[in-house]
Order: sequence, then structure tokens, then C-alpha cells
Amino acid sequence: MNQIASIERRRAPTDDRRAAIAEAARALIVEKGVEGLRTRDIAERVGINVATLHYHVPTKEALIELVAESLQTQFRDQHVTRPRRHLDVAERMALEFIDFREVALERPQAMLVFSELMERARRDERIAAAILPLKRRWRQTLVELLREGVDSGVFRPDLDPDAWATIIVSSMVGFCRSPHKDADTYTRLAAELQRAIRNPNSANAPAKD
Amino acid sequence: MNQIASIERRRAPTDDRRAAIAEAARALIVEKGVEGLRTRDIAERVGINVATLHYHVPTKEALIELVAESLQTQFRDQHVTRPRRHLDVAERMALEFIDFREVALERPQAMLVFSELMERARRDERIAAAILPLKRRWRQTLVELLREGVDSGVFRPDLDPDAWATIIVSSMVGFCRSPHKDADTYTRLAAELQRAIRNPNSANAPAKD
Amino acid sequence: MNQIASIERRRAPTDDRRAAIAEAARALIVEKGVEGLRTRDIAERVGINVATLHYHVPTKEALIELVAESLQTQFRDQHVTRPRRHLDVAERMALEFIDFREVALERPQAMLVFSELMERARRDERIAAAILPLKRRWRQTLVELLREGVDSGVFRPDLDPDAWATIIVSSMVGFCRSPHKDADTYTRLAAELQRAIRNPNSANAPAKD
Amino acid sequence: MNQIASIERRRAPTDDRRAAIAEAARALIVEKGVEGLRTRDIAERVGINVATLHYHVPTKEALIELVAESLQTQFRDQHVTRPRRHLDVAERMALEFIDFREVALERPQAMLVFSELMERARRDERIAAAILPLKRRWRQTLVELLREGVDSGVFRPDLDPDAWATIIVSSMVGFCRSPHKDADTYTRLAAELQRAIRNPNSANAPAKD
DNA sequence: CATGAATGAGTATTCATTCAT
DNA sequence: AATGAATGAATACTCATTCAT
Repeated sequence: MNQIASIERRRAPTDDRRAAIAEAARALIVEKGVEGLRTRDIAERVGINVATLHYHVPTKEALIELVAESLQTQFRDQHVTRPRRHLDVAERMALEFIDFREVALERPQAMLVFSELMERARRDERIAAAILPLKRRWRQTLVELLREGVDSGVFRPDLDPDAWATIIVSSMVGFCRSPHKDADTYTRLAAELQRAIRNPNSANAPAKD
Repeated sequence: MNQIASIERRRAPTDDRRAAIAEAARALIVEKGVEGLRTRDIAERVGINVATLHYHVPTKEALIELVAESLQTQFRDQHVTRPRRHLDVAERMALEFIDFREVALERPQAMLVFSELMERARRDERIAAAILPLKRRWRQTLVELLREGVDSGVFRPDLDPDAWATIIVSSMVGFCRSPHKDADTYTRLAAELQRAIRNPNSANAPAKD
Repeated sequence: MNQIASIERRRAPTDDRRAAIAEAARALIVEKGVEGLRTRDIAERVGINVATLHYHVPTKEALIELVAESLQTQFRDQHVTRPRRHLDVAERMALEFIDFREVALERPQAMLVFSELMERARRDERIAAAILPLKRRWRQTLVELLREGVDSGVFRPDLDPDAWATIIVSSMVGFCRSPHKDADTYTRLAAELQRAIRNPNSANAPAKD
Repeated sequence: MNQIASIERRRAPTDDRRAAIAEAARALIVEKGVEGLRTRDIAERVGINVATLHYHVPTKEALIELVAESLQTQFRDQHVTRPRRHLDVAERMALEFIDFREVALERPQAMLVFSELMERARRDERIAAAILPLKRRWRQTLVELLREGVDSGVFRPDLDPDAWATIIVSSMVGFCRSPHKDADTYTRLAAELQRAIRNPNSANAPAKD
């Protein structure tokens, strides 16, 4: 009847369900936090029975991992859409802030979920396993960018890439957690951070080359 | 740690009991998070019956408020011990970082508890009422210090005090949340932040170039 | 009594379960009163887990309402089984006493439960909402019957329908509450009440003197 | 110092406390019912510690008995104040209704407490032992009065004294339990009851001898 | 007599998970 | 794949009662 011969016909329904479950779980985490997350609420939001939920995602632990994976996928996809290899360091750093603005202001949900899971990761190593790589990758990107910028003289020569990766990541997360997440506040925050790492003596600053 | 004189465990004055309860609750929040906090566990750690716990602290809500108060007291006391009115802006900012180093490295418990409560504050207005004033006071201290420094030329004239208060607070919290909380990392972080806000053209600043 | 087919105790349809729960609750109210009613006891008597009880009837409040409904249904059904529209006033009043004899003597449980709930209704408006309509309907039936009887000359012309509704209802309830609930006592009580309202000068009345 | 040489100097303080406790307990029973009665609430109302309450009244059971005794004393005192031996039957019956009017309308508290305890008496034999004699005495007074009235021709010759004692007591209790306890309703109720038992053929009715 | 502190035995309710259909 | 019913283990909170002072 509706046996369309699409390639992923067989696994699609299950994957759709899992995606819907992840989506509902994320929304509920935003509303009530991980500790307020109830399997019954998720099932209800998806429109299925709790037992059915457990058929697709056997335990609550697996559910949290599913949410972590969904974040991973989202962030990876987002990063991929903007090819950046041909840009220079300052431009790429600027892109990081633009990327983050999008996450923080237009889809604040994702960052809140990420933040919640990070908090849990400290105590739950399964969540840690699913979510920490994400953070490490983000941090690593920044460290490398900063190091490259220092080497090329675009960023301050005495700048400590590790410390600044911490400062930037923390500030971004701190911004997302703050109650006043408006565009203007973000703009000023991003501007301050970029100004602080820039090499004041660099030729790039006022005029390029 | 909880080896209080075992013989005369009973009949402790209420204030002592409440202090012991707050202490136990803080330790358990560090171990299991606010959501993993169980009245039974606290009672057990204090060495009293659950009913006795409820005698001293009627509800879990009141318990969280008690923890918040204990943080408040601790932070206030700490701030008071170092008189700072006669110091100049740079010295006072330096003292903030020294204060924080103590909190972050020597009593990391407090910051983790603070961080947990902040997370809960977003959804629980009673926790918010108990913990947010603490954060606001800290942030305000920084904003004023930064503004004063800008005005007196010690800090960069184009520095945005609000944005930098966010950066500093976020970095401190981010440091406490990170898994590698060693003294060296903190020192580098603090140094970078202080260097970033300093006015490079100030007379006080060390000669550059 | 609670020897329901023991083999297929599980998987009963919800309505059956709710009926069984109402039944068990009523029996326990008779034994221990509403204040001695424990969810665990009910579950045990029905042969289910306490959690299962809460699956079918979410709160104790809902449980009391369920009991009230079950009384309502029982009384309504009973009243319906005896068509009485074609009877005259005296016959219908007599039927009321016959109906009540059945309730009071053959199923004394129901009246005790009713009495218990009435007592609680004074302080608990949710119980009141569930049980008072039942009492009002009963009382109203009597008031109308009495009024009709007065108008048609079957009952004493100087009889106050409201006062007598109170007397009759109170006497019936009082009888059920008394420790000696035998048929003879009831018969004499009902006879006295009917004689007291009858018009001694009515043509229908047996010749007097 | 205040060792006044009054006769009951020694026992007075304790008895006063017990009286105050009984008083507070009765007020609380009216407010919340026996099932809502809490030792702590009583202690608080009396202005003493719970432990002190238990010093004066060792258990909750003893407390209920104390309340029952206090009712007993009150009702006995009240009955004694009106000497009635020299009155005729009709006058004495009228006095019963007047007595009850006072209890029901001016001190409704007592009847509600009595009603509550009667309800408990069915299941708690210690309460029964304390409260049932009270009811029996009341009922017995009525039975004897009715019998005497029948014998002397003042009440209907075919009247069943037992049944009518039930009717009268039930109606009085029913009145107290009803939500509309106004004087007019009581007057009509009492009038109907008295009219119903009066001998219509008695010489006393219209003109006395 | 009085009390602050302590406690055992409850008490309704919650929740992830399981199972028969 | 889906579901209604069922459940064990928890969980915060209550209350009459006790005890040391």
C-alpha cells in the first residue's frame, strides 16, 4: 500500500519516533530541567503511550544519551554549513561569534539543554561520554584559532590560548544562562571579547596591510 | 568530617543543628546535585532521624533556603575580613581575584553549590529569591569597580563595565565547573582577565614595548 | 466477599477495578470510618498494589468522590426499580419507608457510609459537593410528598412539610446509627412516623373512636 | 508568696490546666473534627508545650475521654439548674425542648462535639464508655416522660415511647447537624414534635381541666 | 511543672519500568 | 509497534509520644 521503495523505508518510522522523542525531551528539559523530566510527559507530548516510549528508548539513561546525540548532530550540521577554511583567522573567529549568536538568540533551547547536560555530566559519566566531546571540540576549535592568531600576529602576542578559550566559552555559556538574553547585550559582549584578544599593534587592526 | 563527638550526639541546640544540616546538605549537593538531594541522606549524615531533620527545617524548600543563607553568610564574612576601602581600584580588583582564588581552590564546595542553586533558580523562584541577591551583589561590586577604574584611567577607556562583569563572573564560574581546577590554571586565567581590562596607556601600567 | 476469581486477578478493565475499589473503600469506611481509611488497606483488600490503586483513582479525594458516586448510583437505581407515578400520596410515602427499610436493614453498609460522608461534608467542600445533592434530593422528595399530601387532605392540614422532612430523614439516619437495628424497631418507628403525619379526619384514614 | 490557704489550693492549677485543655480540644473538634484534632494544636491554643500537654493528659485517648467528661459535666449541670419534679408531664416535656433549644442555638459547640464523639463511639469503645451513658440518660428521660404522658392521657394512647424517643433525639441531633440552625426552624420543629405526641382527645389540649 | 529536641511508625503520592495482549 | 494495567522502590512529610534537663 504505502510501501514506497525509498532507500530508508525500513528504518524510517522508528527513527522518526526517536527524533520526535528527542525533540519532546529537549523541549521539556528547557521547561522543567533534566530533574523535572518525566517519561510520561515526553510520551504525552509525542502522542504515544509510556510503554511505547520505552519500546523505542529502553531507559531514561538512554533517553538522555539520545538528547545528547541530537545536540551533537545539530551543532555539527550547523558548523558544516559555513565553510571556513579559506578565511583568515580574524574572520574565522568572528564567524564563531556569529555562529554562537545564532544559537544563543535564535535557538536558545539548544544551549539551555546543553548547559543542563553539562551540569549532569559532572556526576553521570554516561552523560559525560555523550556530551563532553561536544564541549571539547568547541573548546579545541577556539584554542587552535587563538594559537594561530597569536602566531600570525593578529591576536595579542602575550595571550594564553587556553585561558582565553575558557574565557570565551564561559562567557558564551554565562550569557545563555543569564536572564537577559537580548541581541544588544550579546553584541557588546562579543565585541569586548574580540577587542580584548586583538593585537593592538597589529597592522590588521585599523587598516589591513 | 562527620565524626562529631559521638557520645553527646543528642540535645544539640537548634542553631548548631541547623548549621550541621546546612553543612551536610552542601556536601550532598556537591556529591549528587540538588536534584539528588534526599532528606534521609542529610539526616543520616548529620546523625539524626528524618523527623528530627524536619523538626529543625520543616520543608525541603526551607532546606534549600538554609543552604543559600549559609552561602551568603560565608561569602559575606570572607569579604569583610579583608578591609579594602583604603586601596586603589587596581588593588581592589586584584583582591577580588585573590578572594575568588581562595573560594575556588581552597573551598571549591561552596562554588559548586552556588552554581547548582543558580541553575535551579531559573525555574524555582524561591531558590531564586534566596540566591540571586548573592549573585547580583557580586556582579554589582565588579561593575562599580570597573566603572571606577575606567573613570580614573586605570582600566581601558572603551571598556564596557557590564559586559566585563559578565565575562569575569562567567569565567570564574566556568573555572569552578571545569574538571581541572588547579592553581596554575587559575593564575593564568586571572592574569589574562586583569591584563585585558588594564589601560595600556595608563601611567600605572608597566612599561610596554 | 473479596474472593474474586483469584486466578485472573490481573488485567481487569478499569471500570471493574474502580467498582471493586469503591466496594472495598465502602467496607473499610464502615469498619474504620473515613478518617481511618487508608489507601494501602483498600489496595490490599482489592488485591492490587497501592500504586495500581493510584493508577485507577489518582488521589484520596478522588476516592471519596468515587464512593459518593457509587452511593448515588445505588440509591438512584433502587428508586427507579419501583415505579411509583401511578400511586397515590399515602402509598408513595409508604413506599419511601419500604425503600428505606431495605437500605437500613438489608444493606446497612450504604447508610453508614452515607452518614460518614455527611459528617465529613461539613468541613470538606469536595465531599460536600459529591454527597449533599444526594441528601437534598431525598429531602426534596419527602417535602414534595408531604406538601402534596397536605394539599390533598391525606396528611394533617397543619403539618409543616419542611419540619417533617427533617424529622423523617433524621429518624431514618438516627435509626441506622443506633446499635439495635432490628426489623421490629424499624417497623414501629416507621409506623409511628406515618401515623403522626396522617390526617385523622381524612376519609382514607381508618375509622377512629 | 501566693500560697493562699484556699481549700482546693493544691489541685487547682492542674485542674485548671485540664479544663483549659478540654476547652481548647472542644473548640478544635468543632473546627476540624475529631480526625483533624492534633495534640500540637491544642497545646498551642492553651499556650503550653506539647510535652506539657502530655504531662497533664498522657495520651490522645485520655484526651478524648476528658472531652467526653467535660460534656457530661456540662449537660448534668444544665439539667440540674432547672428543678422540674413539681411540674406536670407536658410542662416537663416542654422544658426538654427549651433546654435543647439553648444547647442547640446558644451553645451549638457542645452538640457538635457530642455528635462527633457519638460517631467515634461506634468504633472506639473507650469513647463509647465515656459518651454513651450521656446519650442513654437523655433517651431514658424522654422514654419515661413519654410513658408517663401516655399513662396519664396527656400523650396519644397508641404512642410507642421507644420509637418516639428515637424520633425526638434523632430530630434534635439532625437539627444540630443541619447547616441552617436558626431559631425559627427549631421552633417549628419542636412545635411539630410536641403536636404529634399530644393526645388530641385529651382534656388538657385546648383547656386545662 | 515545663520544655526543646528527638523519634518510630506511618501516609499519600510519584515514577521508571514491565508485561500480557 | 503499540497500549492499558500493574508494580517496587522511593520520597517528603506528619504525628503522638518520649526523654533529658
